Amino acid sequence: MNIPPDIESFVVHFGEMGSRWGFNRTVGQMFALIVLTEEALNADQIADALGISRGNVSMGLKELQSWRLVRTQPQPGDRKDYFRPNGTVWELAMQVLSERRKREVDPTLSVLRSELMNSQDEQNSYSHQKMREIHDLLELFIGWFDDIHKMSPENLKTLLKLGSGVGKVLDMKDRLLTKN
Amino acid sequence: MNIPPDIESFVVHFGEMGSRWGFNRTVGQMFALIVLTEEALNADQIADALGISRGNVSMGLKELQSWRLVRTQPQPGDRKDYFRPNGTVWELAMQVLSERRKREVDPTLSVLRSELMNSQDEQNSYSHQKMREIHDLLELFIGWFDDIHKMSPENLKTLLKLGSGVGKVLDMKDRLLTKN
DNA sequence: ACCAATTTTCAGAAATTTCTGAAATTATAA
DNA sequence: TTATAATTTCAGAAATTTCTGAAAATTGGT
Repeated sequence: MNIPPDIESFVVHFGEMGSRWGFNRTVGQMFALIVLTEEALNADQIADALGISRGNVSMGLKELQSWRLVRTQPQPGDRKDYFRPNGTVWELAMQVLSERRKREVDPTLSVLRSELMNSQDEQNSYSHQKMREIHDLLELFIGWFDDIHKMSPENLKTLLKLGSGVGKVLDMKDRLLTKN
Repeated sequence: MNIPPDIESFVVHFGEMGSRWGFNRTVGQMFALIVLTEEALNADQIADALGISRGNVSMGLKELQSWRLVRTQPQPGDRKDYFRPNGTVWELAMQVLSERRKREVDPTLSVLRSELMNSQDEQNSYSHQKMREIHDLLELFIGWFDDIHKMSPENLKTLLKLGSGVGKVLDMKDRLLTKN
């Protein structure tokens, strides 16, 4: 490995974290390296920095592109592909969240939907009831997430800072409206 | 495998999903089975239903208990351990989220904190700046999550249904307050 | 069209994770 | 205390995932 020392520990850590975030160790390291490096990097530079094979880098970059987390940036006078993060840290985080939603939640929802369809008989069975509860919870979550996802980073940050304080604002709204 | 046919496809699916949710196939199947079954189940019943070894069930139950997703329920006249979901579907979902936060976010935040501490020199380097951005984003998220987590299911459901509509409510509050 | 540079692919090797089942441990009851 | 029932442990086997590197495919320039 030949990572700049000031980012080494984070790059290594993010690799270890990798599997928990939905990709493998080297993909995690590659992502961290690209995000923390100001200059666009080509595949050979990445392979050298992380001490992994050229083939592995190629596969990893394909993976990161399928997540829309990196993009290529042409460098004048060089025909190699150079890679950059595909957006700000905020945008990357949102991108990870929606990609994970797509991979972790959507398939389950789709199984539940068809399961709840093909079983008119057992409408009232305990298991049917529980599957409906899970289904409704996932739908609620997805609706919320899609909605939230459209907001500007600024508004979203405000909302996050507010947290459960939103409850108080809702109360206040009611009080003000009934007064008028 | 010897799963009741009306839940088989979901149990199998949740097993396949397992790794994406932070546990392995059999742990995922065990969890789905326990949640969808009305009666408390003992380890032998689980092993038989899923067609896996007794030892594997023991390890899986330990894992599910470490996530606080299942608990034992003593059955009168039987000294085996019987297992039930540790709460409602809603509570289980919240539990999964906070456990994943603990495993996926907290370690990264802690690495970032110490990284940002031990480098007064490079305060202005690009990588330092990016690490701070990531750090601040994670802190914001965690603060929000902790806050949200305290809310009652009822209020939280309302909030989720509202989605980005909260923005409008905030605007309305401002307008009402300045009018008065 | 040809050549050289670059990227991708993929079969097999290496590493990691999961699973089994028999032995060890722990708990309960007589 | 002893016998029996139940659970846990863990070494090695099996399954799965990740990685390498050489060959194949693609790209771009002349």
